[in-house]
Amino acid sequence: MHNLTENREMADLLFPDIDKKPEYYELLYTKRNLPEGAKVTRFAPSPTGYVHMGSLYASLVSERLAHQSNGVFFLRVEDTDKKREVEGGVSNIVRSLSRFGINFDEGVTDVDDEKGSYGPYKQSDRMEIYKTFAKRLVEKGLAYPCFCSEEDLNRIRSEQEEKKITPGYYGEYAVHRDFTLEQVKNELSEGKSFVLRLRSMGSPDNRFVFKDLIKGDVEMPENYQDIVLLKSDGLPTYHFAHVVDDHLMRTTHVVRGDEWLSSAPLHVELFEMLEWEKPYFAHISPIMKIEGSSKRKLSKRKDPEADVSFYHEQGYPSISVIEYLTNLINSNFEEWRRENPTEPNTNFIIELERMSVSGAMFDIVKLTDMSKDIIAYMSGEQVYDMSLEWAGEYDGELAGLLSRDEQYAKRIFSIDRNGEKPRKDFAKWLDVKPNIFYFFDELFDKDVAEGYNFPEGMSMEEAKRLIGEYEKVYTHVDTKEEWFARVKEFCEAMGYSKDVKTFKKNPGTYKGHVGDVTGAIRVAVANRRNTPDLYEIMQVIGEEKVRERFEKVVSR
RNA sequence: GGCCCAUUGGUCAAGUGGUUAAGACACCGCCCUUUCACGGCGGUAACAGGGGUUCGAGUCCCCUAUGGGUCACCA
Repeated sequence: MHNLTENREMADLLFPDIDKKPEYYELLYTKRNLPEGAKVTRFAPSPTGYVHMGSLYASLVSERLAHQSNGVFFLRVEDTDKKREVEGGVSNIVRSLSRFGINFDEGVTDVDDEKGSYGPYKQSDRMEIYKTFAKRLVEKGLAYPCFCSEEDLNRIRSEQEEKKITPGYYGEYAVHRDFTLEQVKNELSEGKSFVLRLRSMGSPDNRFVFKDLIKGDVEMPENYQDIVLLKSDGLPTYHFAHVVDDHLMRTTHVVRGDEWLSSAPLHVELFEMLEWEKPYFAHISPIMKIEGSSKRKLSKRKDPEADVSFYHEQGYPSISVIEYLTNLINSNFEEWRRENPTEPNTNFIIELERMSVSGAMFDIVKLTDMSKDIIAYMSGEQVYDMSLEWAGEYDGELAGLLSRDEQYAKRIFSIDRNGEKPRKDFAKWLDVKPNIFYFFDELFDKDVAEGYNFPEGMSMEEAKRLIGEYEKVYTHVDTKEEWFARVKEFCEAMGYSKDVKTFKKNPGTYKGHVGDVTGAIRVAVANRRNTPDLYEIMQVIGEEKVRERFEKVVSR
C-alpha cells in the first residue's frame, strides 16, 4: 500500500485536468427538500431506443413509487457504451413511455434537452464528475490504474479456468494493484492507456446481509474483485456511474432488474468507500415467457411482444397495458379495480413488499381480457376517437372510412355500448375493422364477393327464399319490439318456430327456429353470424342499404 | 462450475404454524338470450420430492430436483 503523498501524486498524474473537489459537487447537488417519505426514483436506460416490456414494467414501478409519495421521478440516460447507442434512441424512449402515461419530472427530455437541477442527466456529459470522484478514490488509495491489455486479461482468465478457480481480477492476479508510482509513470511514458480499477477491500470469506425491498434479506459474500471503474476511453462503467449518479441525484430508491442483484455487493462496497448513504434497493424479477415446457426471459430477439411498440402497433390502449402490468406488480389490483371501477389506476397504491419474488409469466390472453373490459366501458365517442387515431397511423383505409361520416361512425361504435352489459368485442384497435366492416359498402361487397356465410345447414336456396319473403314484411320504422314481434310472426309463416325452446321440444315439426331466421337476416346484412344487436345495425345502416343487401342475396 | 434467487391448479396469484388452500384469466357444463358475445350459476384443477422441528407445516430448518439470474474495459 502506498502512502498518502504518493497517492496524491498518483491522482494528479492520472487526472491532471481535474481541479474540482468532490465537495464542490456535494454542495452543488444538495439534499432534496421533499416531504417526509417522498421517494426519488429514476429510469436509467441506455439509448438504444428500444423499450422492452421489462423496462416499461420497471419504470412503471419507479414512477408510481415516486408519484404516489409526492417524490421525484427522473430519466437518466446511460450512454457510456458508445457501441450501443442508436440515433434517435433517446427521443424514442421518451415518446414510448409518455404514450403509456409515464412522465418524468426531471432529466433528459430529448436528444440535447433536459430539465431539472441535478443534471446533467446524460452520463456522457458527466465525465468531469466521475473523474473527480475517481481521483478522490485514488488519493485515498482505493483505486489504481491497470495497464493490462485484452490479451493479458484473457491469459489470466484461461489460467484461472485451468486451475478451476474463480475468474477475475483480484488477489495475485491483480498484477497492477501494487504498482509503484514509478512503475505507473513508466507505463504512462510508454504511451500505454489504462483503466482505473477499484482496490477492493472485501473478501469472499466475509458474508453480509443485503437488504432488498422485494427479495428480502439476502446473504452474500462481499465483493473482492478489483472491477473497472473507468474504462480506457475514460467513460465510467455502469457500476461506478450508478453509484456516483444515484448519490448526486439523491435517488432514494433504486428499482432495477434482478440481474443486478449479484453485483449489489460491489455497489455496496463503492457506496461505503465513498462514505455515502446507500439508497434502498428493489430488484424486480424479469417478465418471463413460456416456450414449450420451459420458462425464459421475454426476449427482444425472439418475441415481438417484448417490444412495447408492439402494443401501439396492435392498438392496445396504453391503459390496458398499464393495468395489466399494475396487476403483475401487485395482484390485489384486480380486486381494487372491481371496487373502484371508475378511478384512475394511479390512485391504486403499489407496495414493493407485495411484489412477486419470482418472475411472472407474460400472459397476453389475460392482457387481452383486461383490455376488452377497459374498452367495453369507454363511450362510443371515446372508442371512435381512439380507433381513428390508431387508424391514422396504421390503417389508412379505416381512417378514411371513419372520418368520411363522423356521425355515422359514432353511431356504429355506440351500438350495444351504453348499457349495463356492454359488448366486449374489441381488445385492441386492430380488432375494429373486422368487426365493423359491414357498415361500409365497399368493404361489405368485397367480403361478400367471396361468398355468403349462412348458418350451418342452411342452403343458399333456403336463404334466398327467407330473405326474399322477409324483404316483403320488413318495416324499417318499426320499434325494436315491433320489429321482433314481426320477425316471430314471419318465422311461423315460414315454417320456423318463434322461439328456441319450442323447436327443441319438437324439432321434427319445424325447419328450424327463430335463431336460424335471424341468422339468415344477419348474414344478409352483415355476412357475419355474430354481430351486435341486429335491429340496431339495420337502423344505423339505413333502410335503403338494408334493402339493397336483401336484394343482393335474392339475385345471387 | 462458483455465488445468488425461486418453486401453490395451464397462467397470474392470496396465504406469514391450525383455512373445506381465496380470487382472476383460460377451459368445461348449465341458465339467460333473436345468433355470437355479455351476464349469472356451477365444475375440473395446485402447495416439486424427501427428510426433520412441532400437538399441528404450503407456511420454519436441511437435502435433492427443476427453473432463473450472474460471473466483461455491456448496461
